[in-house]
Amino acid sequence: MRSDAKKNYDLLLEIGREVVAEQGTEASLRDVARRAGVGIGTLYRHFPTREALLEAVLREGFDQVTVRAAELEKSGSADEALVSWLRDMVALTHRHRGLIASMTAAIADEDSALHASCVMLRGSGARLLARAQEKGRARRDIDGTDLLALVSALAWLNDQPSFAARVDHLLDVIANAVLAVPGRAEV
Amino acid sequence: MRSDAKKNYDLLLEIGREVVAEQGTEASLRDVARRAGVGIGTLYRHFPTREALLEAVLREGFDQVTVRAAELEKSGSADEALVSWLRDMVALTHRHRGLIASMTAAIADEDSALHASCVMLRGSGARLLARAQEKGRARRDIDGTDLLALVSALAWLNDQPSFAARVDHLLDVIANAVLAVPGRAEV
DNA sequence: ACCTGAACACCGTTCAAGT
DNA sequence: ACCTGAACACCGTTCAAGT
Repeated sequence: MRSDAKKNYDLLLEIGREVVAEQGTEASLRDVARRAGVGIGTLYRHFPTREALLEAVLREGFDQVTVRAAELEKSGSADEALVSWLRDMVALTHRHRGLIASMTAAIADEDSALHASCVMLRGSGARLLARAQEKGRARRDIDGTDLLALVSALAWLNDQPSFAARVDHLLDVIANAVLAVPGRAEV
Repeated sequence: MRSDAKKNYDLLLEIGREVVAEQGTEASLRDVARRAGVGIGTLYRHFPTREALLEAVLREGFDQVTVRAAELEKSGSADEALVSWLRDMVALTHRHRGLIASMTAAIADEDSALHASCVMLRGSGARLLARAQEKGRARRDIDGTDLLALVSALAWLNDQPSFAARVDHLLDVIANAVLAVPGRAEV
């Protein structure tokens, strides 16, 4: 990459971070280019799709959760680890309005620049769930996709001003549902 | 209302129904006017906001669920009634893509033409929940807003192609969580 | 009283022309 | 190799001018 191009790439990423933080994942791409003082075509050259820009903006956050999840897999308590992952996912998606909708769309679209990251995250959750199930700490009739659906639903609620305040409580309710197995006491 | 105006109103409502069914609640209003063969200003005259059009389109559906809920309040089993209401709400919102997002926004916006309907629906659910709680059939640490949040989350999952197939199952999981009270057997 | 559609201020996306 | 921005095809919304 030519050094002037590299400069534009870095600038667009920085401004992209800013604008997505303000306006969410449906932010105006024109606005990103405008604020970066760059032609709209330059933005499209470096980030051919909205998802490509989002992927670059969210790269670090995805990686952090993935690393955390790998640690959680080795932790002592399989059920606590699972609940921690739920909280991590809700916190991650809460950083940007609309992110959970973008991620949910990306799971169904193999061509999306966000697809691989979302599949990874689903895998992390699935492993934590499987471990909890093996240890008899989680109900066995749900799988990794169900778990992702539940955490996505909570993340979506977190995006809605009328429900955001309830999410902590509802996460407990849902965590209890996932962890409820016959013979286990109510938390 | 003049008879020519009445004609336009009815036509716009009919076409509105059609277009919202096809494109969801974020449908192009221009497209509605175009298909109705009417100036865009005429649409805005009869339906000053998108929500006003949606309210007219959804009026019947809202009323049906409200009537059903009133019947459910008198039914024998408080917990089964509550689960039936959850299913009714998910079915109602599933009829139009984006509807749950519109309704969730309307709950927070007193000026929305959808506000009153959404508050009514929340009230129906809250009464069914309260009854189940009084009979010791539902956990006591959630209220009507929590219940609406949970059913809205399920409705949102139903709007996502990657999760829609799981919603029946996840409704069971969540219903179990709501109905789970100490001393109650797993279903 | 009601209808019309141009006008305004935005989008996303592409691509010919420039450096 | 890269950048630019006009061009195209859309929006939502308002409002002066017409019937």
